[in-house]
Amino acid sequence: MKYPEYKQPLNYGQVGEDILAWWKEHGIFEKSVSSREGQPTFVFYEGPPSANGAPGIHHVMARTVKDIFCRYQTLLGKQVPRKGGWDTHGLPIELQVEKELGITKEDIGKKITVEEYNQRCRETVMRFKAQWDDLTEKMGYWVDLDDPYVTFEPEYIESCWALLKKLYDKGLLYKGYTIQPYSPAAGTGLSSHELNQPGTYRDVKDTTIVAEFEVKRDEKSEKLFVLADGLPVFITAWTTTPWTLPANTGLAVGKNIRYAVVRTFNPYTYEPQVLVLAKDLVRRYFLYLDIEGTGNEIGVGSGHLMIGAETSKHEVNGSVVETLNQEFRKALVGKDGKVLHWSVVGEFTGAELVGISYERLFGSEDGFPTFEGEERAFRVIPGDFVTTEDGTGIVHISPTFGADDFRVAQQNDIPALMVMDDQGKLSPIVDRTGRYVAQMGEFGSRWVKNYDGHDDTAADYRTLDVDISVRLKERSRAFKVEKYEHTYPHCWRTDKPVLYYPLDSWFIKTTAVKDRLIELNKTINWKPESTGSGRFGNWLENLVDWNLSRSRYWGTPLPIWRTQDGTEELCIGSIEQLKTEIDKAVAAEVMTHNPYANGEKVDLHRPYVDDIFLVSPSGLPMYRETDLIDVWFDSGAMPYAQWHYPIENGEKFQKNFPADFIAEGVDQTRGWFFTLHALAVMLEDSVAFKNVMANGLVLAKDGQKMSKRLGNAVDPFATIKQFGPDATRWYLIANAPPWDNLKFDPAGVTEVQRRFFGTLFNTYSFYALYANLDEFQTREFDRISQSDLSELDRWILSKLQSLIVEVRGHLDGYDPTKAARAIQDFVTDQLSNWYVRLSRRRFWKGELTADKRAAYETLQECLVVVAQLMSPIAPFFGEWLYKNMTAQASTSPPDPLSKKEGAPDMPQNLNFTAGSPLLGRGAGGEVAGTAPVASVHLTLLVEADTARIDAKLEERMELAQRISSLAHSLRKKSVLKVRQPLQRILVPVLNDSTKEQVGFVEDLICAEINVKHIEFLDDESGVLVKSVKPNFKRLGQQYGPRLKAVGARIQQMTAAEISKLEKEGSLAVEVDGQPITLAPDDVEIRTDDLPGWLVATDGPLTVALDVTLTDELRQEGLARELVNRLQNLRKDSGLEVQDKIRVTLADQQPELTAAVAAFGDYIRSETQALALTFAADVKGGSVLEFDDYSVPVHLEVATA
RNA sequence: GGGCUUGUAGCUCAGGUGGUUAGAGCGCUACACUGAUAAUGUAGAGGUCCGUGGUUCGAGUCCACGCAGGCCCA
Repeated sequence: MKYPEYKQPLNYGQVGEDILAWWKEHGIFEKSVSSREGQPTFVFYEGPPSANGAPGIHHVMARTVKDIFCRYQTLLGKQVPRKGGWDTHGLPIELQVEKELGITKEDIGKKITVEEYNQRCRETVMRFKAQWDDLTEKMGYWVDLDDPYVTFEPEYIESCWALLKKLYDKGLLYKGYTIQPYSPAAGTGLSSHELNQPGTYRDVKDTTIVAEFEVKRDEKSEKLFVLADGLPVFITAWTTTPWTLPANTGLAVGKNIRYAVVRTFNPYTYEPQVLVLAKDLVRRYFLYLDIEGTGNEIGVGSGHLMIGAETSKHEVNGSVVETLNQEFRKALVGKDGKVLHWSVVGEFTGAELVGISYERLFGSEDGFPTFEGEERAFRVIPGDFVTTEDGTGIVHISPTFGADDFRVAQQNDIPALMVMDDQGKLSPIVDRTGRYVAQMGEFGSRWVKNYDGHDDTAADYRTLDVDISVRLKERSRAFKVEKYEHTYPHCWRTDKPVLYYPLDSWFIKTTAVKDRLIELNKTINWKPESTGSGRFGNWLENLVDWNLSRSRYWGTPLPIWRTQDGTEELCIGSIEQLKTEIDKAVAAEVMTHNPYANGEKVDLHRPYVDDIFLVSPSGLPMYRETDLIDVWFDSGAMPYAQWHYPIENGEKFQKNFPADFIAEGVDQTRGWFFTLHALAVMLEDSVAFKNVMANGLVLAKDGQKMSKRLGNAVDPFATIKQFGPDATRWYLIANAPPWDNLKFDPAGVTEVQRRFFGTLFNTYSFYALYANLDEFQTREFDRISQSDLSELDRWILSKLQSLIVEVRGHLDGYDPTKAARAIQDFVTDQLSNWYVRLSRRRFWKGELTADKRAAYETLQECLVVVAQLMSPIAPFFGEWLYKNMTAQASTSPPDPLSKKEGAPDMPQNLNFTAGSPLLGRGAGGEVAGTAPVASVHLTLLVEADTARIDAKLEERMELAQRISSLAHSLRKKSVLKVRQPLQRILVPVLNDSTKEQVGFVEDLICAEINVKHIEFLDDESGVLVKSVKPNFKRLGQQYGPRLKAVGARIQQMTAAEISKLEKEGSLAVEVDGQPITLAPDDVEIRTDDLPGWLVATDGPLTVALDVTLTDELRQEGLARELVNRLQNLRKDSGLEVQDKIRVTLADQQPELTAAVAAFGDYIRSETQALALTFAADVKGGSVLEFDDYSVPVHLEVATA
């Protein structure tokens, strides 16, 4: 059987399709898992995609990453089960359905039943499943599509319930509140979706206050008081909702913002005070007056005193200065007749203010209620949302009425101001109708906004905001009160202002395990590392409890039933338990019958679970809490729920937990990565994954985000069809590390295809062509021994072993990009462009000698190993190459030496591990009862045979490559074509080892650049001119600041000095009048000039070319020309490579005749000419064009 | 606004622990080669290494502050 030969160009898309069909036919994916039965498991978790949209090219990226490492671990012999999954719940699906039906959330349960709605969601969510499955196959992503986990299935939901119950039993699931937009007039919370309706944000004029909070004098605040000269110190904060001030429990500053301490007077009471506010905002509240117009500014009065005053503005030194008209000067004079000067007396950063305590604004001594945790309240804390855009650069915090406030308060252990309501339940100071609770002292029962329909244009109408402002002014606690126009959200149904209000929510108490989350995160190998320590680490550091509640319909329902008063509750952990509880409820006549009594299929979705009522221990009915849970819980629960654990399959779960590896987009950091981690830590006190790759985005080639709207989205199907899956995958991986964003340019895929796959294909074709001609058979044993290989063979095999080490290292370290680039460089630069190019003659010359066999075996091994190494990244082409390389071999007679089962003996000189790549007999290829299947994906990856790595050999081959390159360059400069042989090149060498190294590869160099020999020039020759270059690294460490002078001195070294330094090992010189001693290591000696020769240099290497032409050289050049022309003629005439010819030349040119006389044998052997004769007259032939003349020629195929 | 991240040739990217002349591929130009040929070789053009300060004898590399793009969070 022969190696398959192909016409160019290869259709890579077709290769993908053919291999895919072959995989399917032989169940290769299944075998890649089943053949590893009993081996260690490599656990991989598939992050479930949602099939409600078409897959994009970025999915190919993410899945390529996943696939690479799963295939790689399989090659290492591990078993890698890959269960697929689908994420099926969540808001995007609901919104999609609502859009398609033309309804809103409000209509659910009215225009459409919940049952119908959810049915619609169920259908929608799998709409693109077929497309996804198709892409999965075509891109070569191996994942089990037949038995995926689906998050809407009852078993999956049941597992989620069981996990929730575990958390509940640990006390980690609790009911609390979050701050959400709320419409008191409508009595309902509003979603962000509703808030984004047009017209909800309107301009309104509200009373705003800059309030003053009096600082308590203690150790932390002493630094303020030392500046205050006995005056009270206040921190200022601005609010557009003064009604929230009585609920204030904290003040937030920006850590890096600078704050000024200002000595001034209260504008309403004229009491002297010291205020703190952001330095950048001082000018907003204090005027700089230039009374005399001199440009000398003095701070006078507080700004708002001048409201209505007539001032004129002009510029002084680039800043606007307001000048007060004379008659208003009096207004600035206080009661005691003094001018109200102000001045900045100090400055601090926000960080320096954190921890300072202050007095409550409306305290219990004034009739306001005390509250729990009060002793922890009224502190300055850092807030990441604080700016100096408006206000004072300090933000008033009321945890019950702001989402930021709530979060930052929780992080800093600031309590919320909550009071007991009639039923003994804790409640905020505003009730659900929008009015203060009765306990609020003088403001008790007041409406916070006009929710009761008062005529707010009436003269006696006073808002709560105004009354609070008045009270603060009286108490010298208001610095500035003014009407301010701003936009504020309004309820789209009632037109009344929205409040940010605490609404019930269920939480998982992730903060209880915060330290453990952080600790275990440090054991996870993140790629890139910064995502783990930065984005994820910071997120953990600022962790708040996980809000589970969603007021939605299509999702996993919260399995908690409660009595009306909330005093009794039950968390259900299984369908079995639910049935039991229903039976109890039926017995207590809370339900009429058990809907599941007769084994009916259980659907745990709404509305069915909402119709189940349970009975409490005290006999009261219990109703399900209507919330659904966050869909992220669904996906975070997949390590457990995919096996229906903990209901069953405990062993299976244990075996597959935690994951060795997961990979998703970096946008999942706070999504899936977090929920996996959080649940694993809380449930198992373990990480959920040991290695994780967060890949970046795939952008359009101009760096823009891909979007259908812009029309720059890349269609993955078209791409794969056009370029084939391998080039697509290779490009995605090799072009940039997966964690960087990738600019997807189809031209780049073309380049990969041409340069890498094209070169590799050419190399294979070359091999196949000649191996078939020679009927070369791969032999697993009795190969040419290492010592009989040529220098070049041993070199490329050494490089190959180095490549194995390198690729394994990169893949072990989860860096596929470096692996791909290493393979690419090996194939294009080393294998194709050096090994094959220099070995070409060995393949097509003569009989199948030992040397020729060595060349075949070497190239064969390289190609097979490359097929294996590339197969995780380019699974189809790797398979294609492997099959082509081994199909022929697998038909050879059984190897008599390999008698051990499953582990053929390897010849000693090759030292392959079991599952030799040479014959396609991977371990696992032998599935019981079937013939061996030669799939590269079933083999075991070769181990590098480090004994075959020869660093010296690799080094001297690099010398050969560089010397050849320099010689080519010199030929170019001298206009001497390579076909013209030259006598010698000159290479100066400064040490024997270089001389020896180059000597080994002299033949290669001579052949490559067509010279007769290399002449080494050493010191003995006396023609070397040495120059010297300072070794700055060494000198810098030694001489530091004097380096420049020393360097200059070294560059002036004379030949005598250089030689002295070399001979004596040191040289004393003088620099700036000071003696120093130079060592040989302080300088780099090179010979980059040969007087009288044209030289080329590359670093320390220098080459000169002897361009003298003798008659003999000329004749040989002519012979080569002739060979070349004849070869062209052969090719143009359509001759086969092995055809023999007879040649007749016109006897016209004496030079040519002389050349043929001298080199006839050479010409005949090169052109496979049986005869090469001259005739006076040549008819019916072609004409060979030489440089200076034309020669008629007749060529015929020799039949005998 | 905060966190993370990226910024090097026209394009895509390399540039351990600081070392003076910053590289590769593609593309472009010229020449050569012609039994791997839609390949290959040699040479050339092409750089304020995002900016500004700082540390240092020396900064693409370290530090600070910015600018621009991206992601996540607000």
